[in-house]
Amino acid sequence: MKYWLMKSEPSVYGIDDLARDGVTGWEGVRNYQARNFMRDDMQLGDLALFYHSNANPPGVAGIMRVVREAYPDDTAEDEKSPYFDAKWVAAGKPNRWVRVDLELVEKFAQEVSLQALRADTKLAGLMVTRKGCRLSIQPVEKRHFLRICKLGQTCL
DNA sequence: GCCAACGTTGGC
DNA sequence: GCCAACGTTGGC
Repeated sequence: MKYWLMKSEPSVYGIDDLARDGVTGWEGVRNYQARNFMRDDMQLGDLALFYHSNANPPGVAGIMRVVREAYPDDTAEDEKSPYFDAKWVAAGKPNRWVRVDLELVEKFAQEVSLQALRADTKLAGLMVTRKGCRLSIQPVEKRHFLRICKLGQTCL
């Protein structure tokens, strides 16, 4: 069992959208490193922190679980999608992007802000607290994951 | 809106 | 293969 952090802008898709949907396909990841984590390392049952980026304030809003392992992200081949991989498709190359399906486990009673993550000495070294870190899917150490759950006042 | 970080693209 | 230009991410 592995632990992850996954970013999404709440103005695009936030935790309340996931609460409404129950399960969602994590589409639109267009970065090789993030894709490789999904494709190679993410397994059924893994838990992930739902991180709100570009938010006021940015922070962790809850917990998700992987309910389907990596499969093709067909938004890359959909010209109507904002995630359409136009140049790649025009070149006749096969779809290179994948997504996983996630279900909501719990929305935190209290969102844990980036500021709070940085202020917690037990979270030293957490990737998302590093200045300028743009990776949208990140592995998280178990002890860090559990600590963040505690800060979010969940019973997990 | 600004800007730092950093990934991608394309000329050579 | 180098590297400058450009585009995107994301905090502030």
